[in-house]
Amino acid sequence: MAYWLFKSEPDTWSWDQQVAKGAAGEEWNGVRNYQARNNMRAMKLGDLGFFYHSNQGKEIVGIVEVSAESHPDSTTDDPRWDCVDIRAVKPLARPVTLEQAKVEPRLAEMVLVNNTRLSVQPVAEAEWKVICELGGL
DNA sequence: GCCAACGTTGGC
DNA sequence: GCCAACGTTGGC
Repeated sequence: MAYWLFKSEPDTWSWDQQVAKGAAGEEWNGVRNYQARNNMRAMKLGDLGFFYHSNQGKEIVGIVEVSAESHPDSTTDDPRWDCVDIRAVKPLARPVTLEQAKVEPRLAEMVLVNNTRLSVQPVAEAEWKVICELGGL
């Protein structure tokens, strides 16, 4: 079991929209970055991830689950780009902000804090537990 | 709205 | 294969 973090601008694709897709989930498409794509290719069915709102909110708002492993991105014919499907699992009781993550010593190595531009990131198990704790789960 | 960080593209 | 130019992301 691995842990991940998916970043999205709420104006483009929000947590509420993700929740509305229900158990079927939705393609996490539109990623045009090799590192992010490689992370998605490494994902297994049932892996969990955080859903992060960039720009507006700048906070982790919920937990998602990989509902389909890597497959071609339906929004392009370019064979380079693959994506996974994810479905909403549950919201955090309290969203965890980027600011909180930055001041938490146990999250000092987190990709979210150190490489803000990567849109699909791996999350270490220890980091996962800290965020869940801060999020009131 | 600005700008820093980063990734990609394309000329040489 | 290097590197400058450019585009995009995302925090502030």
